[in-house]
Amino acid sequence: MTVTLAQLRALDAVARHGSFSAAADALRVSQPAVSGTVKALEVEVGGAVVDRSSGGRPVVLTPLGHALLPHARTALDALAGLTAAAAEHRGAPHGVVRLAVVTSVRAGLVPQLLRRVAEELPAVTVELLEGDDPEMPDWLDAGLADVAVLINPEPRDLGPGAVELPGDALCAVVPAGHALAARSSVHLEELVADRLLASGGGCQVQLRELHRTCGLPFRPVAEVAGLRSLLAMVARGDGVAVVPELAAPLVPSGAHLVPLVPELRRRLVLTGAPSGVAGGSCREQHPLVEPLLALFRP
Amino acid sequence: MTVTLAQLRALDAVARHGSFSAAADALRVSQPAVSGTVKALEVEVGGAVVDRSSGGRPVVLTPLGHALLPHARTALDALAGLTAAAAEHRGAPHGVVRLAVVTSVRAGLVPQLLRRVAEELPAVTVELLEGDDPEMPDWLDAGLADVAVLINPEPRDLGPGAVELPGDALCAVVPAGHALAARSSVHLEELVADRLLASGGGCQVQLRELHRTCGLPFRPVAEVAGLRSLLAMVARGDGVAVVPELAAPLVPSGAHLVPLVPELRRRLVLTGAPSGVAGGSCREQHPLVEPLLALFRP
DNA sequence: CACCGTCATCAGACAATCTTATGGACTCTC
DNA sequence: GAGAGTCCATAAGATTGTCTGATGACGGTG
Repeated sequence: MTVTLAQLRALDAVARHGSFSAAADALRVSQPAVSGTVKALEVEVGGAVVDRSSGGRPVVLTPLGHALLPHARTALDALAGLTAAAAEHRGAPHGVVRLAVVTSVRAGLVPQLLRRVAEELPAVTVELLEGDDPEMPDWLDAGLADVAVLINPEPRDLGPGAVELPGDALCAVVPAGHALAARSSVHLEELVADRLLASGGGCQVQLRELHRTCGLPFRPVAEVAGLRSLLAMVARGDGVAVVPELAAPLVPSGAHLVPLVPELRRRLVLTGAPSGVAGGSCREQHPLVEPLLALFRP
Repeated sequence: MTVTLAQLRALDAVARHGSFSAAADALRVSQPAVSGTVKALEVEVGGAVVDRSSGGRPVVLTPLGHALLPHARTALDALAGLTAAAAEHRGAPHGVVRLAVVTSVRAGLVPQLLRRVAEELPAVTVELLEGDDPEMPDWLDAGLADVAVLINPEPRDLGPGAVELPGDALCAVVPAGHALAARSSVHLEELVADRLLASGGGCQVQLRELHRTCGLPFRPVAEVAGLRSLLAMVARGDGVAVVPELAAPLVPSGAHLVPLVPELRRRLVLTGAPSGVAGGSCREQHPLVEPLLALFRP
């Protein structure tokens, strides 16, 4: 009958994620729904919009799809602008806020956070910054980010009204065929017998600490920078590793996540920049920080 | 849940037409549908968008509504752009074509024409020009319009592939309380006994001709320029008149349309500019004219 | 004072869409 | 080269949402 918003969103999502399944996941609907919606759009415009015969994974848009995409995005942007204008008009918080997180939080927690923000603060746009844990407080201090999710933070790094988020635990990650893959839990001791790959990120210090308390030597065969690379190596059978529970969405098929004992939990705290004098200047807190924190306050 | 295209269209239509009923009519849905849709939008944005307590007829947008309207229009325009791009991509006709018509045709015929064009040629935008019948051929010749609906046209004014549209008949129009108002038909003879107001437009010549063939004197008490003014005068009780059947949508409450005998039909012909040398230059026919004519060819 | 036009509300019916479950096609791995 | 896994398409069922038609309340008008 006519082009619908759902069709526009589907087109955008498929173009953005390169697959129907991923698009469905992003849109929080089932894959057949995306299939049907895209098909409806193609009937509507009288031609194929995505090329399914791409062989390789990333589905690619047809020339027609590429011609249509900018229009679709314009419409969707206008819609977002409308809701933002509405929120602004009724005095609701609005604007852009920069959120700094580490990779694992980005993968396992941020999607839920963003969904919540989109629902409750529709006029707020969150800009994501991904970095390493140690530099988060510096980003806040320097004003490079407005809020951050800190891991096991020092009290002096917390801003006013900081919110404790549900913490996560460290997990073992082993190749799919590994003897430990089917286990419901793995003791650290069983892990050190294998080729242990150490992450270069923030959880290495915790892992080292865990070894010490267990009286085990911390002897990784390699140190890998980047959670994704680490997981890829495990999936390839290069060894085993310990990663945060939140990294679950990043684990490729070929690797399995197994709870680790003794359990070591990480505290996750959502906070703005610490108040007070910073570098000689007393900055104002970003106006969106408090509404954002309030959203996740228990 | 989220803002809908229907809501955007409703907002635009209400803003454009100044009433829920008119908007419903323009959108081809029932009035309660518009009511509900606008209400849904107001729930969505968290505030009223139209001011119902305006007392006077034209419903007015609230400040919130005015803030939202441009976004809504942007989204709708983008959508139109998308369908146009799609049509263009598959080689369908697209672009802008200027259509010249007289007031009555504009009111009684053009809406259907536009609806048909929007359905069949979604990438074609029709620009409307309203004028008097005698000047139509000149507009075509001068290139001020690309197509026109001519009334009882001379053969030399017709372009290639001109299409005969269903003609319309002249009708009497009388005040609501008039003795003839309830009649199923009125003879011209009964009309001349009353205060006859003559339109200044194209149908005056036909009316004069009709009088001659009936052997009746043509003695209007006034000559009114503009179909709308003429109808308003009749509604006010200033007299009776003869207008084309197509003017029906323009008849205000307070006046009634009654078929006239003897019936005098007008031929309506949709045509582009006559081909051949015009003013020394041999113009190309506008590329959209033929697709447009083809749409209405029997 | 009565009438007309406008918008809101209501109950019922229809239509559209989503979800779960399943099949076919392809690629990557062993 | 065979198997496994992934991806997209299809089918049937259920749910949700929206539209229509009728009716009521309000204000303006002759």
